[in-house]
Amino acid sequence: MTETSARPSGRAQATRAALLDAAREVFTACGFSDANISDVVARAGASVGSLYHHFGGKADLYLALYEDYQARQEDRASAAVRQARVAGETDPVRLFIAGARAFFHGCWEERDLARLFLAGGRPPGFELVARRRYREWVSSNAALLKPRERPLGEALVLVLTTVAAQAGHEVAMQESQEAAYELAEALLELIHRIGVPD
Amino acid sequence: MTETSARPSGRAQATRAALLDAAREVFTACGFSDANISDVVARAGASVGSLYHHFGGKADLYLALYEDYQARQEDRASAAVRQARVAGETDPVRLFIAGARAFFHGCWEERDLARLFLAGGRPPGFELVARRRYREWVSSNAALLKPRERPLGEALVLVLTTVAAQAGHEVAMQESQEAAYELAEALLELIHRIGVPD
DNA sequence: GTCTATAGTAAGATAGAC
DNA sequence: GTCTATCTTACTATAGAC
Repeated sequence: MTETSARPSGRAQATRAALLDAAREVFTACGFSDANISDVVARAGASVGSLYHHFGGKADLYLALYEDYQARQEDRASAAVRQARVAGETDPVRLFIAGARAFFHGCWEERDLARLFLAGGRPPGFELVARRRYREWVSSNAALLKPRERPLGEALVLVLTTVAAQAGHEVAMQESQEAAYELAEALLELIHRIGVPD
Repeated sequence: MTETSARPSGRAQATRAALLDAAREVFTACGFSDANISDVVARAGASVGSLYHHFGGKADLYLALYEDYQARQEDRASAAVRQARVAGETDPVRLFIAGARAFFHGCWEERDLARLFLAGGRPPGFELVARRRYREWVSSNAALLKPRERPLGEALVLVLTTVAAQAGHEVAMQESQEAAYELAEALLELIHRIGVPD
């Protein structure tokens, strides 16, 4: 079977992956604006032209890292929610908490990236992408929490999403795993209290 | 009385103020990175050299706007808390809510600036300053809310501060005053629920 | 304190051979 | 798909007269 443009060769895929890996190392070490493309291609064992073949440029590379990270986080969360459902959980807030716990776990595991996206010196247009992602997250939480069925439901969804997001930031910034998990559990308990109706 | 370097002349102060006003207009219109210094000095009726005499540069001008805005917000909030105390309020959470309401009011009144600081293309080093400011806010809320006196108090302070901050962002992004105030009041009610012990 | 004119800066992006 | 070599672009920031 000959290679087609729709199915990139193994070599091309390897180059692309090497560039992403190198970008992760360089960006998480220096941040976006202080990093330069030559370091990335050097570490990837590739060339500038190759980078521009696979990606739109420096900013696009950064956004690719962001999208991949978000996809992994969403996978973790939705898998945890599914698992909780299988285990018989039906309370929306407890399902939300199961997802949030998995999300926190990912924040700590991939804290290099989480910290990168929190740090300054982001590419132009990043805030827009991040804001869109946040809105999507609010929407999917609204689907889970069914705010119509209780007063202040919309505001509650906003608050729970915000608290979870900020809690993720805090977890990623902790210095030890113990501190991170302790904080995470305290915040999850508060989320539970907030979510439980009077 | 002759002018001294410690007491800048009226002219100098006027130049400085004109530069700040012009910076506010230009930055809120284009954002930090898309704005250029020549537009600022042109609108201020000043010169590049004058700008560099009064400020360290483009980023410093932006940070000056940020500090002034934060100072006004803090003034609004602490004045509201003081007023509530004078009116006989002693419950920490209700005092916090009084401050938060004044803060939301400022977010809407000065939404041009609030949106600027939320938008992308910020100067290098801004995230650090913003993060420090946020920590200070958490601290002062901790002093107000006395978390030692209840379980999960530290996490509660974190959550209330986060919710208030994010709520401020949401308020600033609303399109109408009615929508902004409606949202603000809903979030304040939730803050009250969160803060009230079981 | 204010201004004009100058220049330094590098790093991201591109063209085109292989 | 991959690479090398070149470029160019607009600003910011500075120097120095008034």
